[in-house]
Amino acid sequence: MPELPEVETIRRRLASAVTGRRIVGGEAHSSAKFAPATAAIGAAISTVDRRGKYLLLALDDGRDLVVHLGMTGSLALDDSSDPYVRARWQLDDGTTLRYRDIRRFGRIAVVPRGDYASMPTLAAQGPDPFDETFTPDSLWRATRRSTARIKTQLLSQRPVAGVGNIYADEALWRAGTDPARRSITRAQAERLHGAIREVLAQGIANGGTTLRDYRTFDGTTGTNQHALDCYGRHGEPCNRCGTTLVRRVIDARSTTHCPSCQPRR
DNA sequence: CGCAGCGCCTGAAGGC
DNA sequence: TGCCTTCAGGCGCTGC
Repeated sequence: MPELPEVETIRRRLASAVTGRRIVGGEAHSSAKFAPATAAIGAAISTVDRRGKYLLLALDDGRDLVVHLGMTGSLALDDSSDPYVRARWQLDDGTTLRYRDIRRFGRIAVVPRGDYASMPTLAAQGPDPFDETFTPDSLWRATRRSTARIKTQLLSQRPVAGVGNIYADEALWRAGTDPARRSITRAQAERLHGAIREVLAQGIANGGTTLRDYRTFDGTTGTNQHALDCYGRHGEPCNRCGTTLVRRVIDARSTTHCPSCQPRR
């Protein structure tokens, strides 16, 4: 479940490994989600950027190689093979960049730079959480345009890009906001804005959260799973007030919250 | 246009 | 022991 901190952790190491390299060969799984990977053959990688959970490898011919890791996707320099490798790019220094994805929820595309019509979530997503355009007011205005539950709004990527199920639970817990609310006050938006930045910055500092499949570019695990206050801790005491954390399902997403710190209404 | 529901995927874990 | 069910969940698509 790579979310922004996991993708950013991968991006930093990926950038130092592949920036400036030319893609001289490659192959991909035949499904429409991965087959476009081979369209990048022949181009060189100028930069490795990130927007929300999407990796953007800018190519020197004016296109972007877009990689979304889905639930179980990972990237590594590794030329070995196993049944879950969905794409492979040979680079001009003799190394091989490998995309592995057990459940195939990820996606690879090659598009003209900035043309994300084929990836509607990327095209419509909100500001990066560390961008100056993400402010308490921008968050509050976004939530006022929607009637969906606040957690579902965060998962939509529209108020801010990069938040998934883990960091949504963490941020809402930190802000003291009930995830099932359909609207929030200006004061709550202020707290939630700060909480989102804090939990994501902490996740990056800890190299990401490894619960099941996530691995860094080097194949190691992150350590943020040891720093979680809320996600997956249902049945355990709240780290702030001691109340037992409760699990419930919100719009088909497993959700943990503190009934005392995150009251209804 | 926004929202809600569904399907995609596969391994791990739990029940009987 | 082994089979079956449930769960994890980001995102694209569809229907209202």
